[in-house]
Amino acid sequence: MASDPKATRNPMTEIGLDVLEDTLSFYIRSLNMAVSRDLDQSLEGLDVARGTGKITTLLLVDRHPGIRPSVIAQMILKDRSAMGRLLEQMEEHGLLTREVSSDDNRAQALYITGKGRELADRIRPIITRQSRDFFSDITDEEHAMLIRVLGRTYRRVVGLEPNDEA
Amino acid sequence: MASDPKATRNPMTEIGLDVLEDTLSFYIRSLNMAVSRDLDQSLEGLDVARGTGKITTLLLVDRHPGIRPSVIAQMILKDRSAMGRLLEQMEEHGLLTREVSSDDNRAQALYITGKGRELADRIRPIITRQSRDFFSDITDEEHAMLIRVLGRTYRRVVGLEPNDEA
DNA sequence: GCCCATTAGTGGACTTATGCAACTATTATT
DNA sequence: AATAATAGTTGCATAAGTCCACTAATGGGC
Repeated sequence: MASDPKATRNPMTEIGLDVLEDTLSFYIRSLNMAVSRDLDQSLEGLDVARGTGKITTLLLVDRHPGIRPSVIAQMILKDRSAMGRLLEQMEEHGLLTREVSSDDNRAQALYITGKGRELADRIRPIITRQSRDFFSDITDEEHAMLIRVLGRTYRRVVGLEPNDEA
Repeated sequence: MASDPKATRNPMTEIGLDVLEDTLSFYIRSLNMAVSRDLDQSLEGLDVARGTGKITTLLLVDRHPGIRPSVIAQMILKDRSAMGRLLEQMEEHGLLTREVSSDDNRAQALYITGKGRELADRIRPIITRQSRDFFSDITDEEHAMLIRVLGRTYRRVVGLEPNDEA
């Protein structure tokens, strides 16, 4: 490494990250920025770009007609006010409608529109493709492992405990 | 699962995530929000909390005296303007100083202050601890694997190619 | 039926982050 | 000497996230 001429080319090659080098949160946070930017580019102009939550919301509403905002909010880790603003925006774009839930007059029931469904169908392949491309240096085995482990953590964090809990 | 009484308790238990369930970027983005919030709490009041980059910057400057802003910017995935604002903030807080580089009068050389070093020493254990606690349901083997795979991707993204590249 | 705690959603204000583009100063190229 | 490239700064516009208070509706206990 010391004899590699390329090592002196990029100053970063030699730069240690201190304790961050072994800190998972660091990589999650850093890769988040990178992957989110890349995703925004892949979705450019599709009024589901920018920010977190629109994609998940669209797909959840498509797949679960009548789903309630608070349920989505929990899954995308937003508070109710942020969720409300998101829905307001998406409703303005004509992607979904908000009706009063028949079960509970406080709650809303969300339904996708034709335009929303079209968009959902359109972005599904883009999303999966983008993730695979971005993490292209990861093998299939590693990928499966990451999904399994991170998915487990996600479910725990979001309150969908796979383990014991009252 | 269908017979589990708990399944009906939390409405989310039954909710599928569509294609996101197998999409790595989704988990990275979601966990980022969760782990960042948790980290902010762990660092509350330590004027290195909130936002990305301050921690990395502090540790890099501590470990690499005279390092240049543009190098850090590349590693924390910020553009120069964002980096400048970050440094301005940290300088105001008395964590580091900015001097003109002796090599290149355009560039700056960053040095940590006594206060900065104290803070660095103080947060190092907090950061590693927080990450481990947050991902407490991950085994040591899984953790090593994640660090290895995500670290590789991080290095590629950041321009520190571990593979062939001109 | 009546109180009280809880939950769902809304709205406002505040702080931050992000992105882009223009600008100066310095260095490298040729 | 002229031109291009790089380092950093500044301003601005857009958007996100955070907090807190507020209304409306539900549910439980009495």
